[in-house]
Amino acid sequence: MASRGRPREFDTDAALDQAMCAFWRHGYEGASLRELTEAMGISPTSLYAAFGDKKALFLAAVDRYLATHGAFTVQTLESEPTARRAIARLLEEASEAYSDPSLPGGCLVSLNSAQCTDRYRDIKAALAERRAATEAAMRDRIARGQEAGELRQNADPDALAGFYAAVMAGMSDLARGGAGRQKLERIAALAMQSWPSD
Amino acid sequence: MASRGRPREFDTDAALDQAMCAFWRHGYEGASLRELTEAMGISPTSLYAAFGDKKALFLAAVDRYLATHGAFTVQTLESEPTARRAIARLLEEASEAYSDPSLPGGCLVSLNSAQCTDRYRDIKAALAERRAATEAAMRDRIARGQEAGELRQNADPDALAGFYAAVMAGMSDLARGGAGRQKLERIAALAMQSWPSD
DNA sequence: TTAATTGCGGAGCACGTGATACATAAAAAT
DNA sequence: ATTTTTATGTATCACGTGCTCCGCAATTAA
Repeated sequence: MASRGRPREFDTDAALDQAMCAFWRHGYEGASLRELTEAMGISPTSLYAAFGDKKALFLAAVDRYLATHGAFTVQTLESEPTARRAIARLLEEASEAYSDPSLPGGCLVSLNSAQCTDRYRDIKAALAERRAATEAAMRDRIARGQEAGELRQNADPDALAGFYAAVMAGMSDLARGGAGRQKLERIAALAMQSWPSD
Repeated sequence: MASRGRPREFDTDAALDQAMCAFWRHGYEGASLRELTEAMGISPTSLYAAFGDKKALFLAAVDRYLATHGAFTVQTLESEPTARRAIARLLEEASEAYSDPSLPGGCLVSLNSAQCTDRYRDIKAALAERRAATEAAMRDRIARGQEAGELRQNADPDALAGFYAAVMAGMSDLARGGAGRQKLERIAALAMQSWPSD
């Protein structure tokens, strides 16, 4: 490659990670340029040159989140043999991830989806898209299990996916309010009681 | 009474209702003084004279909300004969209230609890308090039902209250994202499948 | 009628926001 | 060596924020 001008003095990915944490902790509007630049260890000029503007930086941070801390959703859905076990482990993984004491609580996407003001509709829309994708993945996994004969025929994969999406959103919300892993795991266990028997 | 000086030219309660709607729609930080004063139809001076500052106005709006749109929680818990029916109707009422098209979606307390930045910890604390009170009311109602022999002895009222609190938070979150009454009712119905049988 | 008290509207304050202009530094290309 | 290209740091910009000062209006008390 050997780009032309003066090379960057900071690691783009590392800076993005720091920005992700700031957005995770304070939300899109709550994370000020000052907080972002201090966390990333660079000046506003460098930030704008490398990432565009605050909005683009946020969207990049969301993608980064989905590829790291938020990747367990898709992974879990694909790595379990039955739909029931997939959803159950999804909730267990969420209990652990959302309550990790070394990280901001809850889910970045879910939180910002609720936090973000109507003033930034494009961001809200982008977040709603990611969230809908997760719910769709859950629905598809459940429908696949139903086709395999795991669920009774009159079960409704769409309704089930909506329910477990709501539970996960609620877990994220409570985690942000300080709920610990044990509390989240109890919620997850109870939610699995709603799984259609037979 | 006949107060001394010049009388108010606006209705305090009506103005508070408008402020409540603005906070409900845009959140504490998202509702600017400009939006508030325009919605209330008064000048900043009148607002500060009548309510103190933005923080006090918000807390008054929250109390107003709990006494009106949010009153169904406590009322429902007390007006049903069994714990199970109380929780079931609580979720049904929430489905209707959270998706009312003529109002901002979701629950004011739950939303602001997630929206509000760490910058305003006192407000977060006040909201967490109200939210904890609702969860405690649910736990007490369930425990009362258990003492009356409605639930089996090894059921855990605390865990159940936490679960249904999470479901309601998730419903509020999804409602804000545009989920309609039907979707919320399906979530509510599925959540009741987790109620301990016998 | 006069004084005292309270509410009102407009102008404006200090401050923090997202974003940028400018001069300089460091690398590759010629 | 010189030019070109890109990155960096400082010092800001215009704007929106929560909030208040001040002069005036409307009411009661004396």
